[in-house]
Amino acid sequence: MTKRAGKAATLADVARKAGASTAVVSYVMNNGPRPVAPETRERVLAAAAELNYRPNRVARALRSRTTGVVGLILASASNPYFGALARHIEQALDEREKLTLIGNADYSANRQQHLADRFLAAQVDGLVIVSADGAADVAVEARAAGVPTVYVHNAPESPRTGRAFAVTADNDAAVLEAVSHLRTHGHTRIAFLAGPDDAGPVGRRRAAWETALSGTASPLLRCAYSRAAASALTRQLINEDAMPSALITGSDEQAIGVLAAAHAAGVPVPGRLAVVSLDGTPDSAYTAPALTVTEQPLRSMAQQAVDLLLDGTSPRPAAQAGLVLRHSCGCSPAQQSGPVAGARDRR
Amino acid sequence: MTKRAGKAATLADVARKAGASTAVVSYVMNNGPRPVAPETRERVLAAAAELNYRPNRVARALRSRTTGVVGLILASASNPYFGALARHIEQALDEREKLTLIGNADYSANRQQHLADRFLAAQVDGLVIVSADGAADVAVEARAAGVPTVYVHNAPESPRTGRAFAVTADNDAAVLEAVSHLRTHGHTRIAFLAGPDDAGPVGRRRAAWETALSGTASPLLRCAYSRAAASALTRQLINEDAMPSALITGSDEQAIGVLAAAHAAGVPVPGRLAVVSLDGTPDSAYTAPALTVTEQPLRSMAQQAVDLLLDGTSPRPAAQAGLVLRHSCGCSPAQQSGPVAGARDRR
DNA sequence: TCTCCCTGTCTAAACGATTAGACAGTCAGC
DNA sequence: GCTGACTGTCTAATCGTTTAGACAGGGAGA
Repeated sequence: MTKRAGKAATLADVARKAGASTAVVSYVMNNGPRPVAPETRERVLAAAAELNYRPNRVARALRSRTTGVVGLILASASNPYFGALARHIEQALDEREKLTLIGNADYSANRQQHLADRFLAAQVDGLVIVSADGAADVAVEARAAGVPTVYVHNAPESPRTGRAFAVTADNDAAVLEAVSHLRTHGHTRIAFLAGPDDAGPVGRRRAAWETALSGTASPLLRCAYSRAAASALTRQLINEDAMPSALITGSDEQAIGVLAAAHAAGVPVPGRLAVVSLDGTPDSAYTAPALTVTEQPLRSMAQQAVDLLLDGTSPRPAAQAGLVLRHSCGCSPAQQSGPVAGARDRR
Repeated sequence: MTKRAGKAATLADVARKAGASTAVVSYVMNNGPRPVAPETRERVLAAAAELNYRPNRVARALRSRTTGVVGLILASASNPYFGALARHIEQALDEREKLTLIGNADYSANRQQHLADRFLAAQVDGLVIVSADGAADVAVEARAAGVPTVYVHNAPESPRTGRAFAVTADNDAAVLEAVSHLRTHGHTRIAFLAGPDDAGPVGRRRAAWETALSGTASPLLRCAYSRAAASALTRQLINEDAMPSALITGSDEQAIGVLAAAHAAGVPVPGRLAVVSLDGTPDSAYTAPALTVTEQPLRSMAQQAVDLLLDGTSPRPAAQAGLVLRHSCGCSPAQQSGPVAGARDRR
């Protein structure tokens, strides 16, 4: 009855109260690896309940050399695309009874390295890395430490050896779909809004666009992956009267910034400017006008990454990015359903 | 040179190589608590570097009864308001050298309880709980285990005892500001879009609205905290011709849903419908039209929560929610700056 | 009756760090 | 020269689990 406040009950406390050894108590708590007589089991369970016993995962981790914790390093949690990916990864890990240690690298290779170090010191069972650019391969250390590592969204540049995988979407197919759809709307010159450099998946998207549009004098634009940067660029283009008539943005964040600036300047979308974005986050369904996007299969990518991390293999096929037609491309609102077309409540 | 792959170097390995005891190695690694001769320190450091020694935090945690890990339980990571809060909390913890274990309760009291249990088993040094409604007080267990707990955004209903704090924003002031601003635009009947019930901060906001608008026959609307729900409700109101002329939304998510549906139905905002939202997430600056909001001081709330958690007290004053004028309220685009007014790149 | 195997239990050795206690040597003050 | 205070180091206990090894008792099969 009297519960000593400062002290949590331990295995030994339970054993004492149940009149058994710590070994049997452990066998009961873990259902094994040795059998326990039903009557003893009852006594142990009763004692544990009475003492409000909660196994100390730290001690277990030390002994069994596995913590049940996975580290997740995000390029940036501010970007909803990465945020959504993180959510799905956390969920997939939770379903596998893993806890998620999260960290924000803020697009900095240094911070990414720093976080990886701290996570490895914390003895994580695995590392999931969502990086935006081809930063130095963090996984080499993880591999040296025998910690499996999976890259999501962006594969590291260095050749992988040992147990490090990457789950990426098919960027080429997404770009081709976007281009051919804009062509059905009559566009022949289609601009592309890329990131500040060509590292990472957006760089590959840009390359695919370049191939598809070669010889058409379609302009290449660049700005940081933020709404603010895209807005500023758009305002500038409008002022200089250099606005293209069709634009593919490398990320939703940029598309949303473009839309906001166009709206503020009274530039009609899609009338004067048709936009297709390549991420397809939930946000994209609620812009005005609603964005046409190629939706990245974030959930299935997350699922696959976790399978790869924990099993070394994934039973599920890689899902395809799919074109979701809304209004920013020029498709008529009438032929589409409401503003939530293509939006789902996730989780 | 030959690095044994499967095995990480331990304190004992370093001690052996340096010709010292594990105690001195520990003293060197932690700068204390006993002094070490400079020459010995050198030898130890050299050995550690050569073996690529990384202290095992799990072992340290077991012995020193502190893990350096804090658990963060989110009502929903899908909601950008909570997402932003989580980012700031993680950042504040990182600055204090703490790791963040994250979990998503998905608006379920059961899952919240489940996560708290798992985090406590993992021996977290503290718990930060961001819940949306007044669910049962999870902190009682944490307190029993001697783990400090802080609620952010929403205070638990049960009276707090022991070491459990809550950091909340001043909802009344925010609502009053929103109401009086809409009145300057000539509105007298101002609807309020609340959540499905009156639990949590949005419930308090609703109460403040009710007090301020009593006797004006301003309609109370309700829907779930999601864009989809708010969009559906808005479509319905438009179809039934029951749209109010001014609306305060309890959350940005709902406001964005309202805006999307209004845009799709051709209802002009703010012309036919003026909107003010009460969260003020970064998203709100990039809607069309840009949302006028009362901006919650998320960053300072996060900072304060972390101070409270780790120090039991916070030196910083509670920041106030501030009205950010954009266009959805009826303020003219001309008198405001671009679409990014009030938006900052965070972190 | 004598093995052999099973079941159920206990004892004790890990896991890798932290740190109190013991102790040897040095040096200052008397 | 003796005492006491430091300095620098080592030995070993400890944190709370897991689990291999030992062992007792009880059939089953010969």
